[in-house]
Amino acid sequence: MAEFMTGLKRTHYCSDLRSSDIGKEVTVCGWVQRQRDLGGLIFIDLRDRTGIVQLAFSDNTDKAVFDKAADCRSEYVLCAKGTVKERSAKTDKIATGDIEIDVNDLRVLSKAQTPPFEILDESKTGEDVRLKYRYLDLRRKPLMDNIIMRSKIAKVTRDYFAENGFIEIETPMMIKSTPEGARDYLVPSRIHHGKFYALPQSPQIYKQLLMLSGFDRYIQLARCFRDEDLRADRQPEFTQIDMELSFVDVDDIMEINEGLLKRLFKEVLDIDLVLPFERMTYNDAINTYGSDKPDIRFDMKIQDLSSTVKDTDFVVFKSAIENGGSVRCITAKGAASILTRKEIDKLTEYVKGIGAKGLAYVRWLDDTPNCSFSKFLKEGELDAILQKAGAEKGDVVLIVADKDKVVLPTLGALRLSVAKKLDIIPKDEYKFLWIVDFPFFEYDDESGEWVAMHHPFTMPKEECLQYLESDPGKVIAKAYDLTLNGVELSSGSMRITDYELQQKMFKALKLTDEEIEAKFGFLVEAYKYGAPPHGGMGIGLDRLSMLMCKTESLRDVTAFPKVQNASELMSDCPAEVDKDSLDVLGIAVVDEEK
RNA sequence: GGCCCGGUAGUUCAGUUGGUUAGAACGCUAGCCUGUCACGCUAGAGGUCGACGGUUCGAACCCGUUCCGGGUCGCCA
Repeated sequence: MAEFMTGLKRTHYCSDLRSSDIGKEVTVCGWVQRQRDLGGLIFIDLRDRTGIVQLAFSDNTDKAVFDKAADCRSEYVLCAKGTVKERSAKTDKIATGDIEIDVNDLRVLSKAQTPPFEILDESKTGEDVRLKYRYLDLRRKPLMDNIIMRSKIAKVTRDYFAENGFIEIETPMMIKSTPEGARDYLVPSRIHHGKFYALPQSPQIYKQLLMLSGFDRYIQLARCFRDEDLRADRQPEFTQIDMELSFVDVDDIMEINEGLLKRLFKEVLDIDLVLPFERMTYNDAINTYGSDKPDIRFDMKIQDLSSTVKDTDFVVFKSAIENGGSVRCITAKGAASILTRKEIDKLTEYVKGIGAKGLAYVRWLDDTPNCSFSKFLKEGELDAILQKAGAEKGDVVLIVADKDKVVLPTLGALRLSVAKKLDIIPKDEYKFLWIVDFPFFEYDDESGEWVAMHHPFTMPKEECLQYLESDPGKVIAKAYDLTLNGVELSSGSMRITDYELQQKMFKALKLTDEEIEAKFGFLVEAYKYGAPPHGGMGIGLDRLSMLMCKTESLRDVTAFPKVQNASELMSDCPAEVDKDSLDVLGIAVVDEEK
C-alpha cells in the first residue's frame, strides 16, 4: 500500500541543494534513480526534473525508515525529509555531489515495476521501445531538458512579441479544406453528412483576415497539420511561431524576426548572434549550393565547368551542354585519401538514386590525377578542368553533367553527403541565412504550365508586374525563407492586398472563376473592404528547438511524437473506431484491396 | 509508392559451413556486505530467435510472404 505525503511538503527540488544548505531540514520528492545497499548503509539517488540528490541511511536512521529504504527499487516515487549534511566522500559527477540528505522520514508514495529499459542519460535502447513507453523515456534528463528548453523558447517568444506590440490570437483548428499544397487532415462533420472540416496546414488565411480587421501585429504559437510522409525533421503535426504585420515591407518583417532570434539565442543559449543575418537570392543559392536552404557553415561551392569543356569530345559532357544543360562540379579539398574508389562508387550509386545518370570524378591522390573519363579528353582538357575547379593535389573533383534541374540538386545533395563523410561541418556554429527573391512561378514539366511556388496571395515585386502574362519566369515574389545550418526554419511573404492584382494572379495561375469562388471566395471578398499592406512568416518552433537543442530529430524535442508511418507507438494511434461512431457520421470504410 | 538498413532474454548485442542443452554484459530476484555513487561478492530466474509458409534427416541461420522500426527518394504550394 502506497503511503501519503501527509504532514510533509516539498521544500526543494533535488538538484537545488548545495553546501550552503548544510544543516537545513529539507523535504524532497522524486524517483529512485538507483539504490545502493551496502548492508549497514544505504544510499538512494533521488531524481526529479532538476537532477539528483543522494539520500543516506545508516545506523543513526530510524529502523523503520531504514527498512523502507532497503526495500526501495528503481523508479519508486519517494518523499524524503531529512537534514542536509556534508558528504564524507564527495563527487563532482553531480551538482549536489558535496552534500547528501540524512533522512529521518521516508514515504514510499508509489512502488514501480521494473521499467522495460533503464532510465539512463545515454540510453542504448532502441527508439521504438522508448517511444512505446514515452512517459518513461521523458524521465531521461537529455530528453526532459530538451522539452524544458522548448518551453523556454516559447516563453521568450511570447515575451518578445508582447513587448513589441503583438497580439496573440487563436485561429480555428477546424477549417475549410483548401486543396492546395499538402494534403489536409480531415475531420468529418456529424451535423453535415458528407462534409468535412480540415485541420489547418497553417493559419495563413485567418491571419491575413486579422490584418484586414486591423489587429496590425498578430502572433500565435500555432499548431499546424500536414498529411504527408514523415522525415526526421517533419512531423504531421507541428508548431509555428506564426506572425503577421501590417503597414510594413519585407525588411521590417525580417528585422523583427531577427530581433526575436537574437533574443532567443541570448536568453536560452547565451549566444550572441550578429545582426543582420546574411541574405542570398534564390538563384544564387541554387547555382552556388544546389539548394534553396544551403548549409553555409562550410564552403565547397558548385563550380560551372560548362565553358571549360564546351569543345570536349566526351559525349556525356557534350550532350548535356547541347541539350541546354550544364557540366558542374564540387571540389572536396583534401578528400583524396578518404574518398577512395569504393567510396566514390557509393556516391555514384547515391546520385543515381536521386536522379543523376552518373558521376564523373577526378581523384588527385598522387602525382597524377586519377580521372574517370581521361580517355575521352584531349590534351590539356584535364588541366583546364582542374584549374577551373580550383583543385590541387589531395583533392577530389566530383562532376555531374545533365540538365540544370538535375545537376544542381544532385551536386547540392552530394555536397552535404561528402561534407558529412569528411566531417568538415562545424557543429557549434549557427549560420542563419535569408533566401530572398524567390521566383513567383515554377514551370511544371508534367503539365507544361506555370504554377505558383508559394501560395497565390504572395505579392510579386512591383517592377515584375509587367511580365505577369508575357514572361512568368521573370516574375520575382516578395517571398523569403529563413534557413539555419541547412534547415528551412521559416517561409514568409508580403501578401497581395489589391483586388485587381489578385484577380490577375489567379488568372496567371489558370484558375477559373468558379475555382476561385469555391476555394477563396470569402477571402477575395474580404480584400474588397480595405486592406492594409501586410506580410508575415512562421518560424517552425519544432525545428528551431531541434537546432537549439543540437539534435537531429524532431522526436527529440516533441513530447509525444509520431513515427514514420504517422502513428504513435504509445497509444497505438490512429485506431479504428466502432461502427456506431462511423454510422453517426455516415462514413463507411472500404476495404483497401483493389 | 520506390530503394536501403535492422528485428535473437527486460535492454544492448554475439551466435562458426544449417548440426548436442541458443550465449555474454547490463538489468531483475535472493543472500552477504558501514561510505557507496556504474558499489562489491555469491547464487538464481529469465528465450514463440518478429510472424507465417517452404527447402532439409535437421533452420536463429537458406528461400518466399508478411508485420514492425529507422533512413532516404517521390511528396511536403
